[in-house]
Amino acid sequence: MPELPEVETIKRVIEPQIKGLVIEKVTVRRPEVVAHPAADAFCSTLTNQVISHMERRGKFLIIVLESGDCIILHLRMTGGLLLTPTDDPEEKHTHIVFRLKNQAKQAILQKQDAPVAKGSLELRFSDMRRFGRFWLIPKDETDAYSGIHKLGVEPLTELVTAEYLHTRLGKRKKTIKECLLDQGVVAGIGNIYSDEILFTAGIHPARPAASLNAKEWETLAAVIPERISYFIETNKISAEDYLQTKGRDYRNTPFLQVYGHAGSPCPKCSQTLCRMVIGTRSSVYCPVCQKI
DNA sequence: CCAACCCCCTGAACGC
DNA sequence: TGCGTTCAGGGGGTTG
Repeated sequence: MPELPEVETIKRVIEPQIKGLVIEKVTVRRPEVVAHPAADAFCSTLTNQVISHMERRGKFLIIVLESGDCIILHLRMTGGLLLTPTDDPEEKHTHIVFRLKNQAKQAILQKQDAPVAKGSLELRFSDMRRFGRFWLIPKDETDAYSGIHKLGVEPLTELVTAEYLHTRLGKRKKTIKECLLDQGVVAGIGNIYSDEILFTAGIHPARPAASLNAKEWETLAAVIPERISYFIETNKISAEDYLQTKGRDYRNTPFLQVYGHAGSPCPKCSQTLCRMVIGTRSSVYCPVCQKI
């Protein structure tokens, strides 16, 4: 399901709620979801560790522990994270459950003689298609497993420049659309946002990357961060709404201009939007605004 | 290096 | 109604 804007949204919803919490217990129902190390080592190493903060790199999420150990996860197509009260019924296809407790808060409440803190929380990973993966990388150990080390530049940094794009892609015979999906060049762009970016840039998705001119590389370098941050903004959701919709419905598809709109009028020129398959991926574009 | 296939898995939508 | 096919926003691998 998620591309960079969705992963960032999940991070922004979950991170403030789990900071400082203690992992009381980890349950892995589908061992294959833990890519490294073995599931039992994954569980035992994480037990009693304190969550420091979260990070995002491309479409990866990283839960950093106070020990320096890192939980890395990739949601792939249908993975989702939900922070819920332990008593809430579980989502279907829940494969990993982290039971969390707020040690500090409970200690303070006890000192103040306040009512006992309510039941513990769980961070649950559900994934219908089971493509999502977890890695646990101990502090000081090199992560040669998850693939994060192969990622290209982050789209929201000044590293996305016309010069960078031209250097990395200027000689590729592949289509520009396939190049945008290459996580080793710019990290985090998936099928939806590559279509949206190319529409905004006015570049046909099937153009060979090598055919783009200097002005078009400039346009792309500007449009990539602009579109990505725009969609992060439109995906904004409160923690309450996120939980209520089970972490599923936060994506603001109404803001998409071309993806999913083949056959509808182009928002710029009203010409009918076309669909074509590029590198096995469905692609939507405007035949007038995006000339081949 | 590349293209062209294969795999992973479930469920929704569609055609007959 | 049922059954088969195709497709879905993510990756990785092998072969020639």
